[in-house]
Amino acid sequence: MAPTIKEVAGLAGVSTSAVSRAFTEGASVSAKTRQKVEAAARALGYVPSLIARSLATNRTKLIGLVANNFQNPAFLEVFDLYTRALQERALRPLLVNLTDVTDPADSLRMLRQYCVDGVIVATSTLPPVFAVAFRDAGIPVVHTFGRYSRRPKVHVVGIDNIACGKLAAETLLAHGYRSVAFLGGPQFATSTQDRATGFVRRMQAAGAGGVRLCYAEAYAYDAGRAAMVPLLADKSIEAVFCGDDLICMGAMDAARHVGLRIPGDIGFLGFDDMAMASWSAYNLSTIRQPIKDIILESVNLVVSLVDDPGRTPVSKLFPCAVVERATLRP
Amino acid sequence: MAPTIKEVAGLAGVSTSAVSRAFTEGASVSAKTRQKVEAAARALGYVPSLIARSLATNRTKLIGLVANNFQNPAFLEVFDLYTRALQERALRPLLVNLTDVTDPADSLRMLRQYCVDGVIVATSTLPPVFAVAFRDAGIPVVHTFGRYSRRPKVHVVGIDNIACGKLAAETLLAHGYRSVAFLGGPQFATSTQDRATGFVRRMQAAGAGGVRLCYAEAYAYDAGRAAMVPLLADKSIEAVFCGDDLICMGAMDAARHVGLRIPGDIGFLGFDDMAMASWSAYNLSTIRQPIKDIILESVNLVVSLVDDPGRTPVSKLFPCAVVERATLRP
DNA sequence: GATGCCCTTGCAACGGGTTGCGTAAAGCCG
DNA sequence: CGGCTTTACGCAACCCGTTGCAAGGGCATC
Repeated sequence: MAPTIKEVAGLAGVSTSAVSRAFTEGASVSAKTRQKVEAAARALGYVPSLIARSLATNRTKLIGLVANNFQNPAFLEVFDLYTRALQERALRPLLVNLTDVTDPADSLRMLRQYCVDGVIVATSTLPPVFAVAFRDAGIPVVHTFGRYSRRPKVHVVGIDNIACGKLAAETLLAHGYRSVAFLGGPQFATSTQDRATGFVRRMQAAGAGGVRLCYAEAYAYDAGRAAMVPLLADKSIEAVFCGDDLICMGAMDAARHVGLRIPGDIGFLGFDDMAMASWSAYNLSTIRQPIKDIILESVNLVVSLVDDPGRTPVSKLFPCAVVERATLRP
Repeated sequence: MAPTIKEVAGLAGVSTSAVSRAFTEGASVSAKTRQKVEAAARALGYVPSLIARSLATNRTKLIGLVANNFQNPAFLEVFDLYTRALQERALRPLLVNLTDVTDPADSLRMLRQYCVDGVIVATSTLPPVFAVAFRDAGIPVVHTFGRYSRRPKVHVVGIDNIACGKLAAETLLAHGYRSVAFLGGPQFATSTQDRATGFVRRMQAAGAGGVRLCYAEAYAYDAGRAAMVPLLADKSIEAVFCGDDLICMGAMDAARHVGLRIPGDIGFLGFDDMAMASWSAYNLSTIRQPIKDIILESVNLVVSLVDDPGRTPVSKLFPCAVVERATLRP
C-alpha cells in the first residue's frame, strides 16, 4: 500500500539504513545520498511511518490530553492552546474525554496501550489519584489546574486558588461590600475548595459579616443559575463571588430574572476571564487566569520530563489579576 | 521497561502466539490457556502495545480529527460528541488544529505519518481540497459540515444549507418581516454561501424587498458585532438572519448598544442552537442543527469506510428545525 | 606514493506484536 | 479401541523502521 523504506532504498540504489539516516536529523549522510533518497521518496510519495519508528525508538510523540470538561467554553481555548503548542513541537495530542468516567484504571490502560510519551491531566475537578496513577505507571505526567502543595506527588501547573480567593475578597472589600456570598463550583473540586478557603479567611480577617457559602453542581451556566435561586432569598447579600465566569453568568441571569439590577442591587465577581466575560450582555468584573502561560508551561514541562522523568515534582503557579468591568459598584 | 508479550509467555509457560491469541477477540485459545495468560499478565501488569500491534495489523485505531474552529463554543460540543463516539468504539481521536494553516500538504503528511485509519474533516470554512487530499492519499475521509452535492468527491455529512436558508426566509416571512438582511459568516465558507443563496431565493420568490447581504469575518462574536454596525444605519431593516448564533449574539449586542429593542425594533434569527442560545440574556430564536445525529453518522461512516474504502462517496444530510424563542416578534 | 584519519555506508539484529502453516492433542463416533 | 475430525498451540516469517559495528572510500599530509 503505502511505500516503505525498502522501496525508496531500491529506487535510490542505496541501503535502507541510508534512507533512514536521510530522514533523521543530524545523522551521518553525504549530500549526494540525501539528494538521491529525497528524489526517490518524492517520486514514490514516501512518508516515514511513525508507528514503525516508535517501535524502534520507544518514542511515539503522542501526548495524552486528559480532560473531563467538555461543557465549559473556557476549555475550548485550553484545547486550542494545547494543540497548537504541541503541534509546534511536532507532538500530537491524544484526547481522552473523562466525562462520566470515574475509574483511573481505564484511562491509564488505554494511554499505556498507545505508549504515549507523556500525559497532561487538565482539570481541577478530578481527584489527584488520576494524575498519580500515571506517575505510578512510569509515565511522565503534568497536572494542569491541579492543587498546589509544597511537596506535590506529580508536577502541578496552575494558580494559587487560596490566594485568588483572598484577592476576590480584597476586591469586594475595596468596593465597599461587607455582606457577601461565595457561589462555588462543585464542592469536590479542589479549585472551589481552595478559593472558598482563601475568600472566607480574608473576609473574616477584615471583620466582615459571615460569608454565605453555596455550590453549583458543575462549572456550568445552568448549575450557576439554579444555585443562585436560594441565595436570592437572602436580601442582605450585596455581592457574590462566583466559582467561574460561566456560573457567574447563570447567577446574573437568575438575579435579573427577579428584577435585580447589576451592580445597583447586587454585585458579581467572576473567575477566569473567558472571552464571553467581555460581552456587553454581561460585561463581567472577574479574576483573570493566565491560561496561556499555564498551558505553555505545562507543555514545556511535559516535554522536558520525557527526557528526564526522574525529576522531583514541583508546583508551578502563575499570578492572577482582577479585571474590572461593570458588575461591581464603583 | 514495560513488560512484553515474551515475559508473559515465559511466566505463563506458553508461547508468545498463545499470549497474543489470548488477547485477541475470537481467536482459537482454550479456556485453560487463557486463564494462565491472564494471570501472568495481571501479575506483570502487562498491557499489549498498540504500536507493535499496529505495525503488524496495519490498523492504528487512530482517527484524525481535523478542525480549524477553536474559537466557537459550538465546537466544544462537537469535540465532546466526537471523542465520546470514538471512545465507545475503542478508537482515539488525533486532533489536528488547522487554525491559520492553509496548506493541506502539511496536515496530510502528518496524518500519514501517524498512519491514521481514517480522517474526519469537521469544518465548513475549509476549502474542499483538504478533504479531497486525504482521499487522494487513500485515507478514508468524511467531511462533516461539508457542502452538499449530488456526486461529492468525498463522503459528506451535514445539512442542506440552501434548504436552511429557505427555512430561515419562511420563518421571517411567517413573522411578517419583509425588509430583511443576511449577516453571514465569512464569505468564503460554503455554509454561508449556501445559506445566503437559499435565503435570498426564497425572499425574492415571496416578492419581498431586496435582501441586504453582509458578512462577518469569522463565525465569532466580535466579528458579528462589528459587521452589524454598518447595517444599523439602514433603518428599513426589520430583521436579520445571522450566519450562526455567535454572530447573532454579537449583532444583538451591537443593536442594543445603540438603544434598539429586540424584538420590538429589530428581529434576529440565529443558526445552530448552541447551548448559549437559550441563555436568558439572549433567548435566541434560531435554527437547530442536529449536531448529535450528524456526528454519530460521521463516526459510523468513517468506521465503516475503514473496512470498505472503495464505496462511492455520498452526501448524508439531516433536517434542521426552527426553535422559536424571543428574538422575533410574534 | 604511502600512511593515517575521518566520513559514509551497508549489514544485521532488534523493537513487540500477529498470523499462516503444520502438527500434536483432544474429542467424537461407530 | 481405532480412525476421523476438530481444536489448540508452537514455529518462524513478517510488519517498518533504527542503530551499533565494521569495513570501505576519499582526502590530506608528509
